[in-house]
Order: sequence, then structure tokens, then C-alpha cells
Amino acid sequence: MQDRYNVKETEARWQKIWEERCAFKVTEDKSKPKFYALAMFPYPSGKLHVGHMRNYTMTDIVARYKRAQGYNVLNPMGWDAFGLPAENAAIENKTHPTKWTHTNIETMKKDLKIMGLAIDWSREITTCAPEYYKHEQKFFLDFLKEGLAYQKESVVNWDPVENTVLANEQVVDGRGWRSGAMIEHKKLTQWFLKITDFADDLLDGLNQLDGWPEKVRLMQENWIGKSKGVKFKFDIVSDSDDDGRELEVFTTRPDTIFGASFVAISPNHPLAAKLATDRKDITEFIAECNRSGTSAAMLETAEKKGFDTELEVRHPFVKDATLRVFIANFVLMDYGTGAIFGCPAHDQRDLDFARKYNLPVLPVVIPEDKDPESFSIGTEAYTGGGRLCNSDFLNDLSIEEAKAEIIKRLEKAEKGEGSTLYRLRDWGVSRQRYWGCPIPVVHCPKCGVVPVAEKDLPVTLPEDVDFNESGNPIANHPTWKKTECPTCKNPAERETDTFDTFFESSWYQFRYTDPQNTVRGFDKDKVSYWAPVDQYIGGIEHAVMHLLYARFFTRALKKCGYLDFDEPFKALFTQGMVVHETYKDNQGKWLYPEEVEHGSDGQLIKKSDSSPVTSGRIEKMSKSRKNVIGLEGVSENYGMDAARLLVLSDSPPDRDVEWTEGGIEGAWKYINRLWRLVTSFAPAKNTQIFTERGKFRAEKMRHKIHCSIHDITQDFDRFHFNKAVAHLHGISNALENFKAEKNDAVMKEGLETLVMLMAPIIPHIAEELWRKLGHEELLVNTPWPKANSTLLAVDTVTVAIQVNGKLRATITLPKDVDKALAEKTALNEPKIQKALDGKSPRKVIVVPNRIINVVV
RNA sequence: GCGGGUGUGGCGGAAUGGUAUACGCAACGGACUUAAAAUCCGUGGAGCGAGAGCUUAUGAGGGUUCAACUCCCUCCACCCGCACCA
Repeated sequence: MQDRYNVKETEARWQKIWEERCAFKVTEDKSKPKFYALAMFPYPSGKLHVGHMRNYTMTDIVARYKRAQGYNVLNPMGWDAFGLPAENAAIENKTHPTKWTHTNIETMKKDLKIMGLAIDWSREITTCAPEYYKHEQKFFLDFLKEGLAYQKESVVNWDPVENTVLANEQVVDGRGWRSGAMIEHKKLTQWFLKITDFADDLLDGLNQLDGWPEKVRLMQENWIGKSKGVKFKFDIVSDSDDDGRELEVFTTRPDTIFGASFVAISPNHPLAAKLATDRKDITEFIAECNRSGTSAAMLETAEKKGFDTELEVRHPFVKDATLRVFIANFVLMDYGTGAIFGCPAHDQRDLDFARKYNLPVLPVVIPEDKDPESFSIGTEAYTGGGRLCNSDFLNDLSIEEAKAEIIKRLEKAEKGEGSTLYRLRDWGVSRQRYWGCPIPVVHCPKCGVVPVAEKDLPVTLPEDVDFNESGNPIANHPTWKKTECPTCKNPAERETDTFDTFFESSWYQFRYTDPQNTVRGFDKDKVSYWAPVDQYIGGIEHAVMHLLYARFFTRALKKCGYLDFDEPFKALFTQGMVVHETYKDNQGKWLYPEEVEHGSDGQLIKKSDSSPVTSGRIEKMSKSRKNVIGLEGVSENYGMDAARLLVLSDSPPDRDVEWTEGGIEGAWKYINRLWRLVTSFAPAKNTQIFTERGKFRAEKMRHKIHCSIHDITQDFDRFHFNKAVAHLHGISNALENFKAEKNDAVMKEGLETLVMLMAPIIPHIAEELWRKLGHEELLVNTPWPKANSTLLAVDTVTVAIQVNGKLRATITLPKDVDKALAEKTALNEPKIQKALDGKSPRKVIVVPNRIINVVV
């Protein structure tokens, strides 16, 4: 028996052996079923901490488990290397983004390697490398040809002090995060991808994605936001009446037209701009609206404000009735026509607006059981069903009938038409930033926008840029943008915008299938063999944007002939985060967990000066709050197996898990228990004879062993890793108790099964114990155990007996016993007799092998 | 504001509408030890009771059912996303 498990030496040794034997390197092999397991790749932000571990551990389990089941498993890793933090670091630490990014990648790769993941490192990709991004520049040129990319004006957050475009997260309370200046809305010509061309297809495709969580599909469905309604035109009342100006609105509730009490347009509506030309107060109101950020959350939470333009429109169905036109800050130019009519009685926002500006509120839909005379609207709009009233020719119709009637009349009068609208907007991919992939087009004074010739790709980023100047460093570069027009050869300028970093992450899953290809993004045969990804694992925060963009990109690539399928990710799992307590010192500064300890009285104190420390909320591990646990320390003291075990134990994989000192201690103790259990096994050489009782216990043990195989296999298939850990405890506890039986054959079967079952979760110690049990072949090359169905079967079951739904007794019955016999046995049970207290049962419900409920 | 989710012992959590609290952590009692740590054995929702046992409990409040953590309605709290963070 070995006395102690040397975790550091053991983990390092097996990682070396796996690497030396290229255990996880894969190539296309048509003789085996393939399995593509993918973890969302990391942004190289600095150091890896245990908060990052969960995603990789779960993907690793899937990869190892599927491999044991005989699949040819692709499990790659790479770096989502473009992004804003690199530019912030450049400004703050004067480090060039290239250097900062590559240094971080190096550190994080080292961290990833000590986790002992079953990754094919030969396929590593880095998105900021020209070898990677040149292919997406080619894709963009293809998208241009296919009409999937185009330019239009769109609004950005503009910091007038820094002369730069700000991300929504860089706008704090309407001000730039660094300059503190009030931000402005500025219109820029930007590149867009036509994701809306695929709106219906992306929506329909969700039905086929049965390997995705229902909630993510719902979120995408809502994001696409298909809604049927009608677009129609109001005539604008004007003094010089004959110019016949019109205002087009979109509504999903044309049935409520008789309840309309105002019309509202977006501050960015062309009509608003037109009115502003000779009205200073309107210009000011629009400017005020534009001083909040551009994000939906900011716009929607801002106080609802309107400006009465004094303009009026004619009601389309009520002769001589007019509606006032407001400019309102809650009407979005991007959605519909940028103009709406407000029906306060049946829309809460319209009602709030109407009350504020004293506009009429007329109910036009009332619940079936209400009387139109007495029905009135207070502070809450009525959005339910019912029939029409106060609506002329619509009266007494249902909502659906009324909608149809209005559409019919509008179409007949050529004033409008039924139309389907999507909330989904085209994907704006232009970013006025340095650290991204350059958009490969040239602006020529004569030819206009001209794509860069394919032979001239990649358009690489200039290295010598200045981050101290305000504005976009590429645009500021003295020479980089100067080029000649690919068509007319006259002097021209390069596009200085770069791609949104979601561009890189929209196709990286395909690049992994052919990472070294210099000619094209990936080979069609290779992508056809490996893709789509069979199991994708990542955070719920990517539920909509990244995942929707990647789904769109796949369709766009299909249209350009790169591949033959629509969906990039067959199955998706969204894992919860690792959370940790936060600490602040008496100055209110965040402290790292290692700076804090418990004082003699149990209070938290700062190690350096014993000053008091307050513990804050348990939050997602993040550098800014310093509640991070580094990997090295954990690896040094407990090993990665213990860490992997901790992030999987207890909490279900899709919920958060808390990292605590006690938790890692507990995991470490269990690792050691497993070590002692297996290494203390010393088979006797002589033949053993067992008593009847011993044979019975051995039978029980074998039943437990095979139940464990069955349970844990099922747990892995269903992503119930926390239950797999619980079931591992189950079998190891049973084996510990069984030790006393001295039954070597059954004990060996049990221990070997245990080691095979633990392998995907805690691979290092499993490999070590497998060797200790006398196996020469690597455990990573050993097939997954199969449960013996005859050993799984049981002949008796415990059945609960309830009286009026309350548990009164349990009895043991033969499995699948006759219902009548079960009922009779239950009623004869003394405890039941007592509970019945002489009353006779009115009804007895027998659920076979489970429960019997006696109703009196 | 809109959309999506979560809520069960002291703690993390388990439970095809069918014995609520599996498994683990912490705690307590015991063994070993000069002692401690480690390890091993045992106890354990809460309340009442000497005890057999009874009552009560899955965020709050209603409902459906022989039976509800599970299904339905209302509410509360927290978390995620909202299009230039990744």
C-alpha cells in the first residue's frame, strides 16, 4: 500500500505521457463515427482562473466520454484575440495590443495545459493572426458579391472630447467613461450584413435544434421578433394642403385605430429633421433625446418624453377627425417606419404618454362580459381579448376580424398594406477601432467603394500606431490608408473601420476542421466530415448575439458555396459560472482572497496589517472585483483533478457553483480516499470460499456496480455531472464497505469499474490507478464499460403506503406483483389498520412498484 | 422598460405528478492519539413527545389532483441578455 498520493508529480507525468503519445491528436477517419466537442473559445484577457475552468472541464468530460465510447473526437482550442480590452491596455500600460495579446495567450495556454484537457493542440487558432483573418476578408468580398453586405448610415455613441466612438459599456450615465463628456448620437456610414434576409429561415431553423436549451431558442425567437401587422399612411394636415404629404406608420394593432389619440415619430425620423430646420425648440428637443446612449436599455428606461409638433394628421376612417403628431423619445427609427399611432386604452406605454400630455383615452376593445357604456380605463391599459366597440363599422367584431377588415379597407384605399415585420435588424459590422480585422475595401473618389483585389489579401493592420492621439489610430496613421484604386489605379483611401469581433467568432468552429489551410478558410471535405459541432458548450450570455450571428454566417457561407449545411451547432449546453465571495478593506478597496484571512476571533482581517475586512456578495469571478482564485496555487496544493471535481460537484452544470476553501478541501479529501481505496487492494493468492451470506453480499455489490455504470452513463448523456459525482460517491462508499468481504474477484471488478467511470471527470488519478491495477494500456484508450442487464434487475421493491396522501408505512413486495395482491397486503399492514381507525377505504390507488394511496 | 431564467435543511443540492431532503460540505457524538491534524464509525429539516409517534416544511399567496418541489394563476427577490464588452 502506498502511503500518500503525490498529486503534483502524477498529474504532470500523465499530461506528459498523453502529449508524447499524441493521445488527443485526430484526423478524419471515415471508419469511425465522428464527434465534435467545442468549448466557446476564450478572449485572452490575461490570466486564467478557476472561474474559466467549468466550461473547459465540461467539454473535456464530453470529449473523453465520447472517445471512450468509440467516437473519433475533435476537441480543439483557440483564441478570440481581437477586442477592446487590448486597446484599453495599450492606452493604460503603453503596451502594443499585439504584444499584450500574445503575452496573454502564452500565459493562458500554460494555464490551460495544467488543466490536463484532452485537446488537439495542433489545431490551435488565433483570430488576430493575418493567416486567420485573411479568410474572413475573403468571405466579406464574397458577401459583397452575393449582396449580403452593404453600407448605410447608422447612429453611434460619439465622445466629442476623445473624438471617438464609444461602446455601450463605455457610456456611463450618458457620459464617456474616460472623458466624462456628454455623449452625442452621430450618424456614420457603416457596413452591414443582411442577416434579415435569413430572418424567417433562422426562425424556422430553431425548430430543428432539439439539442439546444428551450430557453435559448425562445430568446432567439423573441430576438428575431416576427410580428404581423400593417403599414399605412396618414395624410398630414397642412396649410398649403395640396402638396399631399403623408406619414407612414406601422402597427400590430390596426383593430384599435378608432381608439387612436395621437401619432408619434422617432427623434431620428426624417420628418423630425425637416421640422427642426426652422424650429429651434424642436432642434433642442431632438438633441436632448440624443444625449442618452444608443442602447435599447438606456432608451427604454429613460423618462418617456414627447414634443408636440403642432402638426396634425387626418384619421383614415373618421371624417374631420385629426390626431396631433408628437416627437417621442421611445419611438425607435430602426423598427418599423419610425412612426406609430398611439392607442392609449390598449397599450401601457401609450396610456402613460396620453395621461402625461392629457390626450383622450377611448376604449375600443372590451372583454366579452363587460358593458361598453360602463367600461373605462384607469391607470392600466387593457391588452386582453374581447370584442370591438366605439369603432363604427368594426363594432362587435373580434380582434382578428377587425384587423382583417381594417387591412382590407386600407389596401382597397391604397393607403396601406398588411406587412410582416421583424425586430431583428441587419448586423452592423463596422467598428471605428484599431484592434480588429480591417474591412477590405477602398474608397476611390472616382469609382466609389471598390473591393480590394483577392490577390492583395490580407489587408493587414499597421503595427506603428499611436494610442495617445484622440480618435481611431488607423485613421490617424500617416500612410497606411493611402493606396490606389484597384479599378482605376488612381490614388484612393483604404477603409479604416475594422470588423466587429463577432465576425471572427462566427466561423472559427469551421476553421478548426482545417486550421493550417493557407488557400481558403477551410476545405469542404474536412468541414463536411467534422461539422456541424456535435456539442457546443459556453455561457448563457451568448444565447442571442454570438449564436445567432454564427447561425447566420453558416447560411451565408453556404450561399457562397463553402459548405452544405445550415446549422453550425447541433447541440448546445450553457454552463453556469463559478462564483466567489468578494472582499473589501476599510478603505473600500477590493481585496484578493489570498490577502484575507480569519483572525483569532473568526472575523475577516487583512493579512498585511490585520485591519478589518468586510465580505460582500458572492459574485461571478472577475478581475475587477478581485474575487479570483488562480490556477497555479490550486494545482500546487490540490491538483487539477480536485479542482475539476469541485466545479462539477453539487451544483447542476447550468447553474452557478460557488468556489470555497472548504469545497476544494473536500474534493481533495475525496481524491485521497479514492487513492487509498484502490491502492489498498491486495488480492489474496489462494482460492477463496464464501459463505451464503458472503455470496449474497457479492451479488448485491455486483448489482451496485452495474447500477453505477448505468446511472453514470446516463448522467453523462444528460449532462448531469453533479449526479455523476454523487453516483461515484455511491459506488466508492459501497466498495469501501465491501472490502471486509475479502472477495477479490468482485472487488477487482468494482475497482476497475470505478476507475473507468471516474476517468472523464478526474483523468489524472484515474490513469494512475488504472496503472496500479495492473493495466499497461492507457485508460484514455480503454472503452467505456457496459452495464450487464441481468445484474441490473431486482426482484423486490419497497412500496410506500399512504392514507389520504400521508405516508403511514412502507412494505416490501415482489417486483411487478399483482395489483389486487398489493392492495390486500397494504390494507392488512398493522400501521395502515391503525391509521384507518376502523373506517373503510373509499378508494385505493395502486401505482405498481411505487406507491399505494388509501383514500377514506 | 422589454425578453429569458432561478428560488428546496446551517450550506451546495437530489427527486418520469407518486416514500421530499439522495450525494456532499459544515456541525455534533464516539474510536485512534500524550495532544492535535489526518483517518474511521455513528447522529442529523424544524416543532412537540420519555417513547411508539404526531404535527409541520420546497420564496409568498391561491387553484387543479387520490397525490404537487413538479401543472395553472397572482405576487416578491435575485441573476442573464438588450444589437459597439466578449
